Amino acid sequence: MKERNPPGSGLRIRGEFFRSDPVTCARGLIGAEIHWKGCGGVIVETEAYSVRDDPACHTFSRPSSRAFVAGHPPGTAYVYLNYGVHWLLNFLVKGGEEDGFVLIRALEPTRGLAAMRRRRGVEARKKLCSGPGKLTQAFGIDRAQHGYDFTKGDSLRLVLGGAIPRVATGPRIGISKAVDLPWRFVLAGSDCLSAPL
DNA sequence: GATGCGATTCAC
DNA sequence: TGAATCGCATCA
Repeated sequence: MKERNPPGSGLRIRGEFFRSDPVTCARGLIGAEIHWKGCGGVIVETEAYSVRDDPACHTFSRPSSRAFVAGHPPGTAYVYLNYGVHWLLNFLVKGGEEDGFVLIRALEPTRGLAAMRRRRGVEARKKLCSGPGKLTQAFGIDRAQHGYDFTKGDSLRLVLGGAIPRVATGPRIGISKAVDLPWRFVLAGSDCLSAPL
């Protein structure tokens, strides 16, 4: 495989990036890279969750989630346990037109494949990070990262020099409320998605 | 495609 | 104390 985009390359994503609104951030993160614990991956699937008028957002029914929004800067990781089994990674969006979260749903692995395979217990590259619970397991992300400000490090980067990612949009999946909002974003043609769009 | 798994938060 | 929950792996 061709070596590309080592850690530290590309444009660092700063806090201002997360000071707009969840939909803008979710779309804008497609094609960006996450580097963490020696592993790297291109974000190929995200979902937006809005504090305002979005029953599927944690803040809608969870006071602790609203307190988290109030008490942390934009770009902070919001990590929670789903179904008692899987850690899910979100980034806090606040201070702009609309507050909310971006859920990272799938990555295309680029670095640290051996460590990912070790943590995941599977070999196929396409299956290492093709789901929100899979990617946190592959990257070793859990409650220890809840509240960590990812814009303070080199972990989030926009890749320069490549083709502008073609982003497709569809309804969010895995939820029971507000299912009609087209707030799921994917890198068109990626074979590492959690499900077809 | 159906089913078992099982932590955390919040409401009752 | 109980209900609900923003998946995944393992079956068939």
